[in-house]
Amino acid sequence: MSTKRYTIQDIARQADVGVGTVSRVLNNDVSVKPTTRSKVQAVIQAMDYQPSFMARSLRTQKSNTFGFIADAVTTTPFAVNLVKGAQDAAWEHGKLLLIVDADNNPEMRERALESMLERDVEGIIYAAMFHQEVSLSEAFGTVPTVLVDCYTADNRFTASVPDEVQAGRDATRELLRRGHERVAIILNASLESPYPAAAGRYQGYCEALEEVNLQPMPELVQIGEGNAASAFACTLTLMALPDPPTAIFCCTDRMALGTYDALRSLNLNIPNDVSVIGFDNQAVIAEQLYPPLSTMALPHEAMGRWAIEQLLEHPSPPPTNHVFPCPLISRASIKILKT
Amino acid sequence: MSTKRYTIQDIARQADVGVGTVSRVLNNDVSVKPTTRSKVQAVIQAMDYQPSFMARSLRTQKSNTFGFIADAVTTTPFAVNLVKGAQDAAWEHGKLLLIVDADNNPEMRERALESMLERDVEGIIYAAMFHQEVSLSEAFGTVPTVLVDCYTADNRFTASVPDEVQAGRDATRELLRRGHERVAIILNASLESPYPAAAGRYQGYCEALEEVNLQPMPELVQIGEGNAASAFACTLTLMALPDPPTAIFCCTDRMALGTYDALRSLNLNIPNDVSVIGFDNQAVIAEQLYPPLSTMALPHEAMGRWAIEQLLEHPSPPPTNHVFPCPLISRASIKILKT
DNA sequence: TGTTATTTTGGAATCGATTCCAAAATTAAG
DNA sequence: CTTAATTTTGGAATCGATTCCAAAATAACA
Repeated sequence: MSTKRYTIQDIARQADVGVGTVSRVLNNDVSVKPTTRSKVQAVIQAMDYQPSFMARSLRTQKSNTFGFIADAVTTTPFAVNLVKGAQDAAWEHGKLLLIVDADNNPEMRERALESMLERDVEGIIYAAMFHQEVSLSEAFGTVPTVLVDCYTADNRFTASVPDEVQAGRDATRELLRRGHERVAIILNASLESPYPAAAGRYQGYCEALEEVNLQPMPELVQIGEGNAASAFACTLTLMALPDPPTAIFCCTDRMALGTYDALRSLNLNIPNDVSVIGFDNQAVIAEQLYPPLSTMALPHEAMGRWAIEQLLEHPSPPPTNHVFPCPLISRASIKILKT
Repeated sequence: MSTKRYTIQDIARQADVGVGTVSRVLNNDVSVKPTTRSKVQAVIQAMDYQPSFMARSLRTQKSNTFGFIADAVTTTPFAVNLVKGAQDAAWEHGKLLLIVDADNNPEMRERALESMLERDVEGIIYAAMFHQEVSLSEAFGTVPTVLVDCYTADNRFTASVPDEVQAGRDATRELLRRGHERVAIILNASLESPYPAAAGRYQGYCEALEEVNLQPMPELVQIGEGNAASAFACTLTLMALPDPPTAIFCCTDRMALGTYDALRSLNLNIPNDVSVIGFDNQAVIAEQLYPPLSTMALPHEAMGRWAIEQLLEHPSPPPTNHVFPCPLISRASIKILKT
């Protein structure tokens, strides 16, 4: 049904001016007389003319498009906010995003980059779906690139990552300032794992304890695997301690789910018998659990936005690592012993 | 650092042939002599030449790009598979996706469409994040459009939606064939709600019961609100019945979470005392709950793929509504009374 | 009013590919 | 060894915008 689209020539002819003038009107060039401007605009309106993006891009060498390469969104749906932040920021500046999920496949990743370069994207965002080190081919150096939720060993790109230490510290502080003294932590991976989350959060945990002159007790730190089942087991052993914790910091919301189950199986009430704090602010869990789970939120949306904004300030600044704070989302899973 | 990109002219000069010949090599035209072909290809290789997508699109009037307009992905993260299906299918055909989430804002939706038309997308996918009726402006008629997980009242587009009735039927059948006879259903909305899911699933439920000569018992059908809290309450009233159900069909996994909580609070074991089946196959819940939740999966990925495939078969066929079956994902929340 | 300075305009050249047509090269036929 | 038929090639025209430059129109000034 689509009636053939008009070109700038059609408009020029109809308005009885030159193509140059139409172009100037389109681009709000000041050097066009008000009367002709409105004449041209009238014609543009009347004919419902829309300039061809392709032609414009070819001539100006600007695609008004960014590439967004993501790895494995699917496995971590709560990270969609990453995409959302980037998309919204881009949209506000009249840019669109070419998005491809490379599914953690290095080859696909390279081909995605190629397709995007072919299309003259003005920049690339490479986003991991959880905080990790990544290694990117040389090809990524040929266009402004910013990393989200990840970094490379050589630090050649500007990157943004969540502040795991601060998050661990704040989560623990929250428990401490509510009057809890025996606070346990269930890590989502071993401290030697290649993922920075576990080690960072643990460090924050220790720092917060030290602030109030407490030592991290070995029996209170458990190593889980990020899933509910592992946390279930960890919680059981924690509560079997001679002097069990009154509060548990679970390093993922999924683990908090397991902890909830374990506590209930022991007929313990949350938060009256044991307080719990999670990590990720994964709506499906944190909001739906009973009682609703207090948790640390990952700054996904903020990092996505920031990445686009970096790209927009084109003249690539020296590669820096930006660290984003994780806010505490307070719900009902923490008992207030003192204020 | 990006060294200037070569043009087809550069290649032609270097290979000592005309631009036409280079173009023919690029497009695998048969009419080029093997010896010149390899000569040209060598130069292309050596200079790492990549044709400009913009120039090519302008000339051929083909953008190799589809638009994907989504509404409110954010609120329903498990629907990302919709995007994933579309993206993968597009990728396999050398196409890329321009994705924008219009956030349920009709104005933004229109502007997104405009931006996409400007860029000469070859088709548009409009995806709702849960099954619903939508209304789209006339502008959508100007380019091949296919709807995913939604439909318009006037049925002017080809659309794909999940088969709610089949899903409701299969979920209930599963419970029945395991030997359960008093099976309750907790709907995710009232039957009069504008969302087809509740009514469809309920109809399937009734059909399955009728197949084995059972009547739907009014006291066994509860109206929830899709969230855990409402299902918690519903479950309590179900179990307080003189003759409580031995199986509960929860129309969302989030509600199943509430049902789990309620049953545990009554010291009832799943699945030994009560069996539960969910809906959505939302990994965070279904896989992490204990015991893992049997549930109906929404065919998100399949619908996304299908949409792209429809678009690829360009000559738009008459608008049809395609209904996608929802598979049963069997886990451990159903007790087998008989086989 | 005649000059000069300034504002506004038209249109050719350009971006980098594809495509078409006529010319050149090659092959086949006589 | 011609001539005709066929294959291969070069390059101009084209897609639809922007941009630059010179020309035309207008304004300013004496």
